Amino acid sequence: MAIGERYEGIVSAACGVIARRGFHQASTREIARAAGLSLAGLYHYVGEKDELLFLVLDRSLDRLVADLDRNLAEARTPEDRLLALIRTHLDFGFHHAHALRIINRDHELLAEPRRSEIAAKRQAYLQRGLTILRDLDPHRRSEDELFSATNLLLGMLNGIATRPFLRSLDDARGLAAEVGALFLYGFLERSAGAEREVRSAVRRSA
Amino acid sequence: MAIGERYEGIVSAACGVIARRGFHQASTREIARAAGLSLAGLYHYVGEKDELLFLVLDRSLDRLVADLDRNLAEARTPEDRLLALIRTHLDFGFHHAHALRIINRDHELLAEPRRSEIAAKRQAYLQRGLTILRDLDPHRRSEDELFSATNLLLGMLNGIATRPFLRSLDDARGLAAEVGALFLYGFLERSAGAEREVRSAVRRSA
DNA sequence: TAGGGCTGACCGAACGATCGTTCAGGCGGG
DNA sequence: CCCGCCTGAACGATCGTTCGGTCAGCCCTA
Repeated sequence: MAIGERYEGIVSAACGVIARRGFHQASTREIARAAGLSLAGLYHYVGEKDELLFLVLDRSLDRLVADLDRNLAEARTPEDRLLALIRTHLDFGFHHAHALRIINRDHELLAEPRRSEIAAKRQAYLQRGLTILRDLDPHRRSEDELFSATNLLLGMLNGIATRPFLRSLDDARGLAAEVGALFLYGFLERSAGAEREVRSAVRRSA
Repeated sequence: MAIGERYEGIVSAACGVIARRGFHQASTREIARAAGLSLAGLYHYVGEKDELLFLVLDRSLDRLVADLDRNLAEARTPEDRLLALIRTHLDFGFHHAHALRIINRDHELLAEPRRSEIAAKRQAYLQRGLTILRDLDPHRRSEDELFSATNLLLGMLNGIATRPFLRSLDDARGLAAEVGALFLYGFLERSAGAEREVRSAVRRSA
């Protein structure tokens, strides 16, 4: 067995166990068993339990951002860039469901300074979304509004990507088209008057 | 102290501790301390730790659905009903941030049969959203598409309601207007041709 | 009305299990 | 012989849960 192979096996075993049980419920003994090692053997490669979570998060976020950048490079219009983000996210959710689940559920459980390092990578991903929406925005929205909109978009994506909606890659692509159409139209086509109307309806029903 | 008062104090103490630490990291000792009881005193009122999570989830979901039904009763058009759902969810997120966090993060951690009982209440809430969207839909979407759209909507709402975006009730109302305008327009106004175009763009970039 | 017994509220202390982590040592190839 | 790879066994801490006991208040009867 090659030298790094064990290490990769440990990371992917940790990913599976943590995703299924949650970080604090995933014992180091179970991760070691899943990796085909004894408990002490696992600690030969890893310093502490936190490092396992960090490894999973770090590698997954690197891969997610790399996927996004690769897909963004091919997109020429702002619309295409938004669709590339959506497709990247849902594809990632299909191919790495465990990793995405951990990214969304367990990212706050790290201790410093690893927590900040992961938060920065999450922030970098969100920043790409925010930039895309700013380029796309025909309404001169404020940064706060763009930030909200970015979180709305990512919330939509995580809401469906985390749950077992994606049974096939075609499902992911179909859902990407749905999300793209829905969000794009809502984001682009609403008129200022229409939003005022909705806003007053919200206030009226209070 | 009235008889039920202690019980309410225990439930709200559990809500606070579980929201902040996560269910499995929230020890019964810490919950007892937050409730002003000894550990054994807590177990005088509660059979097991699972029951604490169940109590928080059960009461919170009951309140959320009741809020929704109350606000839906005043809404007359399908649009108003959608806006009522959005406003209810964000208001709940503002007033009961701890509870909403637990609903979204810890709802799978219960053992049977309590898990199924809570799942049914979550399902009832989602079902109301699905019914609203079906009444609103001008495109004769399939049940699967409506189900996806409902989850997209709730994903958006949870994405912003769980995080500390809602600093004031006005924030919640403003965000409700934003979400309402964005989702309503995306859901209503897209044309079938436009979605085909988006779909082919997604496929093209694959 | 005095007093004995019952009940619910609550506590200190401990139970066994499991947790993350460590350590001394065996084993096999250079 | 040495050095990575790996193990069994144990460490102390913390977990959920239980047990025996205290104390105040209420009911019942003499």
